[in-house]
Amino acid sequence: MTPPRSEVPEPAVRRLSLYLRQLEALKLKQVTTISSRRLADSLDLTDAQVRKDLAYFGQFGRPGVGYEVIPLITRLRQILGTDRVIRTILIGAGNLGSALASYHRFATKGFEMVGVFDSDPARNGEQMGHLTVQPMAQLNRAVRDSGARLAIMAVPADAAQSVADQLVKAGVRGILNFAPVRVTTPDDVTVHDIDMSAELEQLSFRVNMTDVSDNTRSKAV
Amino acid sequence: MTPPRSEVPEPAVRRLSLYLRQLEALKLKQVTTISSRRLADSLDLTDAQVRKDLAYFGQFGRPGVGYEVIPLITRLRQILGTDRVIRTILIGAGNLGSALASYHRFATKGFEMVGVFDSDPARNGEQMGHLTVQPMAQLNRAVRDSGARLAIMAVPADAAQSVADQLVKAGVRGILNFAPVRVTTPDDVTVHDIDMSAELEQLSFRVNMTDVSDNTRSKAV
DNA sequence: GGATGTGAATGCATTCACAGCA
DNA sequence: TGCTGTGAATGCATTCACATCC
Repeated sequence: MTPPRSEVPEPAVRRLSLYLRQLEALKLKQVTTISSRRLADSLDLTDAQVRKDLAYFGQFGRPGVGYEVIPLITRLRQILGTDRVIRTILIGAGNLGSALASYHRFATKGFEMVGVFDSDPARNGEQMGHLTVQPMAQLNRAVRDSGARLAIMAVPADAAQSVADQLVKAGVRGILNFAPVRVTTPDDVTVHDIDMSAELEQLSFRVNMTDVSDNTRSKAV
Repeated sequence: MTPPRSEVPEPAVRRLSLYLRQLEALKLKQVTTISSRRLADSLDLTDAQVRKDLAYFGQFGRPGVGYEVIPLITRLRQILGTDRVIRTILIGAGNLGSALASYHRFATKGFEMVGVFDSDPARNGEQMGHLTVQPMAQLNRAVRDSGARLAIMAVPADAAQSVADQLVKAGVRGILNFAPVRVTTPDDVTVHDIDMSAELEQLSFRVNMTDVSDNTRSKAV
């Protein structure tokens, strides 16, 4: 199932998550049906874009009516693969790691945290949510036993590649990487990077831009 | 200064942060000069892309030689606006918020955290790093006094719009939003979203895709 | 010889605009 | 009439390829 008709643009897939988020909000508000126009407006997109994105995956709108909220949610979850529980492990029990371990939203989105690991022996045994921090040596067995397919890496930059290698060896299929380095993996292991500092830099750039075009800022070196 | 010649593609600006990160690593390794080719290879990009991205902002390479690491770092920081300290406040002192408050890398990138705020009175007064959690009522004055131009929002989805409104009123120019909702702001206030669950969903999608094309997975509904 | 900077060509993603259906 | 689904047109970003310079 979930046969993307031809090739799906990557930005379209990214927007699927947005649609799903919005639809879940609509469901809570008891809205049963939504048009591409109104869905688009609420997300600052165009109606054509919404329709095209969804159409990559099939036809689930009704002309003259729109999209039914609940069936569309179901379908989007199927497409994203979150209609089943996705077991996920976390590497790195530092500040960020422990925040992520208790980020409840992951669970509501279909991700179940099944293990936390840290190379620092001082942290082994520590309790994090309902989980106990384990040493890296346990990684292989834990991944196999739990069937975890995704991992979140919240480790220092200089540890990231080595951790990624271990994750690959353990059989993980996707890595959400918070470390500010690119890691190399085989083609069948997907990595997504979240670089929080880089995001702040982008903001800084934009803020400067608007300042400059406003002529608000004098021309310093 | 920093006059982007004509219009700069947004993806190019995003890559600037990557280049800067890589160049800083090269500087530590005492590398003085780098070609677009080698910089590109280390980031999985093409040499032409690196050259074009940089060329949007001027000509700082030397034909036959490449780019000088240190001057290019300086220039990129100017472009991104992080050559000066950027004062930043944090809203939300929950799990994620406190992890961000102690995320040391922000400081090394030029961002100085100058205040932490939370609407929950129970958290006011709590110590977070070198800062004390303040009530939202202090926001206006704190932003004005500190000159903070950026804010990081680590608040629940249902609080996000209201917090954003307060930030705008206080004079913040850019918001890094971790809450899983779109917030509306005036045109001169930039918002960047980080939706961690959405990133996991993307991973999930990709992992399913590779599984499917491998015919590893049977066709369940 | 080795590398940059950049117009021209290509390749994608978005938007348009409309046929067709409820 | 209202709205979807989708080819065709447009608009951007990436890549090519080469003149230019160290």
